Amino acid sequence: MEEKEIIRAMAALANSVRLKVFRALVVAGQQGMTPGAMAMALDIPANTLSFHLKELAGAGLVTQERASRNIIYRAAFDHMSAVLGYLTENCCQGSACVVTTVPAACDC
Amino acid sequence: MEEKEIIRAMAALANSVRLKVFRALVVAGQQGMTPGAMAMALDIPANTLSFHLKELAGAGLVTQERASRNIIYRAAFDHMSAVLGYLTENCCQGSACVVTTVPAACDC
DNA sequence: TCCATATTTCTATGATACTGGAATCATGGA
DNA sequence: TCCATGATTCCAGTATCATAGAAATATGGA
Repeated sequence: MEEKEIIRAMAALANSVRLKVFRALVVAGQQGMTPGAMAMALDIPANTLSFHLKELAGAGLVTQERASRNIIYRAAFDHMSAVLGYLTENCCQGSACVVTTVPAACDC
Repeated sequence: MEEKEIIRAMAALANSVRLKVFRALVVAGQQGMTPGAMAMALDIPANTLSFHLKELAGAGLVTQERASRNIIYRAAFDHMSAVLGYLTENCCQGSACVVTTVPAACDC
């Protein structure tokens, strides 16, 4: 995993709209959500939401799949997990840490 | 943990200099590093580094302690852990996830 | 007290990002 | 084909952030 990728992911989550959207998708899980549903639930203008979804997708934090007239967005748990792992890599000069494992991968 | 705090932490890590600094502090562990050592190791002008350290400290990601003429910076593992946990809270509509635990707290 | 070193603050400039109105594109049904 | 709905792109104004030179502040030793 490269630094640029990590920065992209962090920057993506460093915004109120995107953080809310991402968390909503995390909660939604495998089922995902459409932009329409998100715009409704979070009270965000459609174009603004679209801008942020593009940002999240570019960062690899969400995936999209067309389903007829709708597009379903889902949180990309595996990518998220890889990003978080990067932050504590080689922790404490390689000594055994209390918690060394990487978190939050989800297969639901 | 509030949204503002998370955003602050994410924004702090969404920068090349700060990400490098934070990772260096993660590797350094309990021992920490001084700005001088970081400036040297990462080849960053002292004032620029100071600006970014302030940002990281404001985000709660690093702590500082004066030791004579130097100031020792350390990664704030507990805060980091809390931030990461927020991202996957209430994951997948509360169903049991493959990995539900929160990561990367370190007691070294 | 005076000096050297470590670190931070001040400041200006340039770059990048957020927002939402209007227009556009895509899909499926009548 | 035509229309309605879902979603994205275009655009412009505004705000926020990154960088580094120069100056200022702390600390400890001579």
